[in-house]
Amino acid sequence: MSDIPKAYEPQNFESKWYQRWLDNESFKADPSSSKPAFSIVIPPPNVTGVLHMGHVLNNTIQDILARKARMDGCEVLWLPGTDHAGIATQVVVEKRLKKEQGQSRHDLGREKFIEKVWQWKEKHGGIIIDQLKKLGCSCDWSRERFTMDEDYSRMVAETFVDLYNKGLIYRGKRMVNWCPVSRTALSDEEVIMKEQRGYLYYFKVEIIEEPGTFLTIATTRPETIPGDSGIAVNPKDPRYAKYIGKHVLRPLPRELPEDQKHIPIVADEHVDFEFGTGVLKVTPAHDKADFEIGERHSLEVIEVIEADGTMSDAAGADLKRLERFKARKEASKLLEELGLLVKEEPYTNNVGFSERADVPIEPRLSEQWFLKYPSAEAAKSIVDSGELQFYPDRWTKVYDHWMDNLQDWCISRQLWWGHQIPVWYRGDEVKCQVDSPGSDWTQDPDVLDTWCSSWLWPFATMDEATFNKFYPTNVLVTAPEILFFWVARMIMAGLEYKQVKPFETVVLHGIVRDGKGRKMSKSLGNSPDPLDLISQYGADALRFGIMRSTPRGQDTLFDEQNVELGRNFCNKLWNACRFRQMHGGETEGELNDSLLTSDDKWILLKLGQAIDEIDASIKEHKLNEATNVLYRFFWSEYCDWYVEASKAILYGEDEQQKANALAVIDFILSNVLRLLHPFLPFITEELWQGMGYANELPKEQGGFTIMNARWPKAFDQDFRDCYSLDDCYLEFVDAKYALIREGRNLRAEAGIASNKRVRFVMKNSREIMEHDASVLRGLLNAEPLDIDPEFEAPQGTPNVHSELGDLYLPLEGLIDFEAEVIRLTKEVEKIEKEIEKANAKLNNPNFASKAPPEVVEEHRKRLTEWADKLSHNQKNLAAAKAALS
RNA sequence: GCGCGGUUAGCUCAGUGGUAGAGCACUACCUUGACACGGUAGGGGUCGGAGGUUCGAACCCUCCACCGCGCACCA
Repeated sequence: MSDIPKAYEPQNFESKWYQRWLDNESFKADPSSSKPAFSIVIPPPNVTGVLHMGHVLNNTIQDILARKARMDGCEVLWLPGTDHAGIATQVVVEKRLKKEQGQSRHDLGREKFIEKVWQWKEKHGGIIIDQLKKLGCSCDWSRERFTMDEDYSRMVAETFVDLYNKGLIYRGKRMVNWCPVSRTALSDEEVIMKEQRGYLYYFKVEIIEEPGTFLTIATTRPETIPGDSGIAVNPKDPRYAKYIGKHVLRPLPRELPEDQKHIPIVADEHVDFEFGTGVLKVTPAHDKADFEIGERHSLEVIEVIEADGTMSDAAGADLKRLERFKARKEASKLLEELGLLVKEEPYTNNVGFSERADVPIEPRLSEQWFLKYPSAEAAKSIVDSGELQFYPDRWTKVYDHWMDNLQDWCISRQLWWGHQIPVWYRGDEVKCQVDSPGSDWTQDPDVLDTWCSSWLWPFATMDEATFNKFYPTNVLVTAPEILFFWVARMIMAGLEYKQVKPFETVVLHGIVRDGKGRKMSKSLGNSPDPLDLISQYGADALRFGIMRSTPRGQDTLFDEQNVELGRNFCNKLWNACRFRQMHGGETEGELNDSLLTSDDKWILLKLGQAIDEIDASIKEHKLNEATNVLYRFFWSEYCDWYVEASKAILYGEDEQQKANALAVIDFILSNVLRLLHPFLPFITEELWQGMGYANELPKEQGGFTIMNARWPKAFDQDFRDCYSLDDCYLEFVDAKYALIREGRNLRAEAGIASNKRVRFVMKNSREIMEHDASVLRGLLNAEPLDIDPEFEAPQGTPNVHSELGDLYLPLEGLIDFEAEVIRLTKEVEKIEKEIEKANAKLNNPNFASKAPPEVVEEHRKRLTEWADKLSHNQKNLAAAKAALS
């Protein structure tokens, strides 16, 4: 392995291993397996989408869970696929059509247009799938599904028919959220409220029955005045109660004969008399609340805004054909001309925007299909009872709130790309069935909301055998953004159609934001291309970086430095393995308990602790915590301390000891590689194979790929007994390393370069074994290191006091006493502060009487330790001062 | 308006009652036989504010401020 590159170069092996996993169907799930099942369905990305950082986070989490489950011995299904994304995809293709051929979809016709979309899908739909492969995702690609697949589509239609027959689907003319750009209805969830700066227009209207008496009305939408069919006041409002039943003259359209512009003043509780003037204009055709008022008082519905957001003929000659916002300005001008405009006041209000098109939605009366949610009660209680668990748990509350306020779901969309509604018409006859009743029947032109197909995803993607083995899935990993859109609806669909929850747990992770906390978006240009990052740093580095910086359930502030950190980690791992290889010898020799050094036991114990912590973190879905433990164990504990300490043996003479040290190293590394594999699939496979750890294992337990290697087990008592892994070794070695740190500090304070060998003397208070002495010698870069319990140091010799004894740095006349005095003074001050703190507590009689005895004892112990240190340092300080004078 | 998160070192974040932590960044030294994508040592925090509970609060309670998000909404 000596001619392998010094630095980690992931491009040399990532695609190689991925291809090998594919060739050997390592990701393929076998429904007939006797192993316990573990399954995940991917949140299907938009078929025309490209990979962004959010996908990286989402899919890395899923891959970690899938790979971990394989190593736990599960039969794993990670089912991939894509979503047809109705509006988004249709818009993309429409734009392209316009650009390339100057045509609209209407020019082409429905059939031809849909053909175009399919062509687009065939050409671009695979992009994101390939990108997921680059990331290392271990999906069962043989089961890749698309929401417009034939069998999937059939199930969508069958579901519609079933819900229709159950009376849960109905058609009705209702106020819906209308997107004038996409020209389709939207569900409430697709509307985003945004603050908008505008004006509150105050205008007056004359009361017909009392000429000369005017009422002033405040509105943000003067352009809808031609659509007003009433004026509402609160019946309890003393200012206006007397006018109820009378009429006012609606000022617009101007040209309409006056008698056609008389509209009634009605009494309605909805009116808030605190707001504006307490007089409300009622536009039943263009406002949800107004529509309801209109229904209560049988007001006329006058449509003044068309589907495309322009004003209709009914808006009058002045406004018709004007775009709605131009019409607003125009209307205010007209009011002014009529002498009716009282004032315009700047005003900020919330306006619903279309999520996709990012334009204000228009409340609009139209004929749509609605769904009353099925199994809603059960869906709520299954989460409340904890039978279906959200991580983090706080989302349960958000879910509950939504479930408690369910509104019927508007499921029809005036689009062409999607599942066409399986309802057929012939004259007045209506039939709801999957297949056409005959050639003289015409199908409803609308398609279903995309979510009305993807809510079936967890089971509609599975054939019978797959379903029997893998449903319900174990975990769904997604972002809280689609908790209502998708998660809640899947729960309802699963319960309604399979009588079983679709997943055991839902992991809700945050959004990936840029360094300034902004959401990453194409328009801001603040989203790095994950593929660039992969080619620059490697997929493993990207995965590790993003996982390490993602707190559970909180947003991730993405910084490329995190990826660099991942790359550096991989490089460290790479070189740690190179180091092992350089020393040759037998791979994974037997551990010999009689030869284990204190350092060996220490690192084994630390490994055991790390395994426990990692298992616990993964169980709680705190993957960043698991990543941090791996980082700490491998880098700080293994590389910084154990490997450095083991050099005392590896560069020594004792061949038996050497072989044993290598066995320990192999033991640790083979565990580390397995623990890291779910996070870093590529480099761990490369090293697993390269180090020869695969060699003697059965094929299905890591012999062929680390993917199937056994996940490291927490150490049991037998293991600990077998190698005498007593916790006292942790304490001893910790003390040894603490001493080394202090000794190095002495060197640094004395200005001795770390590569310069220098004499240390250890005046030991405990027995120091030859091995421990050589570790001290090595890590202190001491030459020589004298061990002498009787050592009498010349006055003022810098030294540190430790559990194992005192360590002197005799400088033979070169001591900088002035620096020593400064160092020791600082040290003494620090210690005095600590003693003060401990004393303050212990001297408080309440502390002694009320605190638990072990805490009091602990403080006493602490105090003696500090006092011991203090006297030692004071002695040294006095000596240094004496030498100075 | 209601609800949920957050506020700890320059930055990103751990830390649920008992000695304030990590990584990055920073400073100094070091190309020593795995790794400069590295090593060693070091500096740096009145834990958002104010009260309260407690022997003891970053942690528990109350109120407030600011940031983010969700829901609702008065035209």
